[in-house]
Amino acid sequence: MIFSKACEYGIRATMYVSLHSLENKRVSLKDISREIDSPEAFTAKVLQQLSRSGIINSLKGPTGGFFIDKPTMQKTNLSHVVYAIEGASFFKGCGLGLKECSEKRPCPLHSRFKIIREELRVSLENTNLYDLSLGVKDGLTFLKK
Amino acid sequence: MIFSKACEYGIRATMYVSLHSLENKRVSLKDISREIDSPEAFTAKVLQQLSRSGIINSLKGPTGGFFIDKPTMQKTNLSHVVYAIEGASFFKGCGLGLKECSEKRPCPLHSRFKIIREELRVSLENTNLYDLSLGVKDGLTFLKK
DNA sequence: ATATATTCGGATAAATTTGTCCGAATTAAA
DNA sequence: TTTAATTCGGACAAATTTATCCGAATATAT
Repeated sequence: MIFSKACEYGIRATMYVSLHSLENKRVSLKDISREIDSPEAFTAKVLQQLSRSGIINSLKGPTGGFFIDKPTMQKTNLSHVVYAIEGASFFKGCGLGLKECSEKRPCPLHSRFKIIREELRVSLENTNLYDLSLGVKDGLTFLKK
Repeated sequence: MIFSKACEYGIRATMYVSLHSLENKRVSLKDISREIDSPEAFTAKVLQQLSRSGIINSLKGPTGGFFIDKPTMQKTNLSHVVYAIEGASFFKGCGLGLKECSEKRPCPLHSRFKIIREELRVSLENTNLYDLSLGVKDGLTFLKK
């Protein structure tokens, strides 16, 4: 639930790139997809999106690959990654798909979903790539399988 | 986000059926899809699923249609509806799509998502059709557009 | 009995998401 | 300057979800 496959791969890939950028190492598409266990060509598309969005950087040619500088890692939150892949609609819209759902004209689930949605948003907005990748580096969390 | 189209229609349809079952009226597929603004044939499939799952009842023939008895309305929560349409996986699984994500081997988002997931589950489990349909009946909430 | 209004069920089609392939562009190293 | 390793970009293919169509089964009313 929650995320599309593209977004799942995108977050995992971003995490992997971040992790290695901690040590100033670039990683190739091949490395990434092998290490996060994702389809290579499809992951390439997602990485392109992230690159165009300015979330990660890329360099062509031998010794090329993907990377993120530390300042970007620190100021980039998961919300940015999700936004880049899922689009703005992820954070908006009615849980039941109504076009005119609002405070003034709420769907039956509006009040309940509002709370949860908000929490999700806040949670994504308060989680930056740097902190997340430290968790992986320290062996507290995992990216594969 | 969150729900599939099938589930959105399913919940809205169930709400509409409940609403009219409050007054012991059966409603036809045609009425339902018109009033919740959903594609008729597709909604029929979803209603069939709900009917097979025992969440709503159906009767063929003229004056037939869909309905729910009040006891069922009271003891059926949204979680049941979602479960019937999205399946068990909706309440399980890793936010990043990892197969082996667990307390012992958590993905980087595990702890954050666990909380939100749990809240969603609890919220769905504590919301029954009867209470929801009263909200619609009283004009506090809406099902269309 | 017959006609009619309905749900049921299977086949199919359209749209979207997910995934693959391949050649072009770029860059570094030999 | 050639070769090789990489990302980039477009076209395509497969899978899934969403949506439609139509005839069969069923039940009601005339």
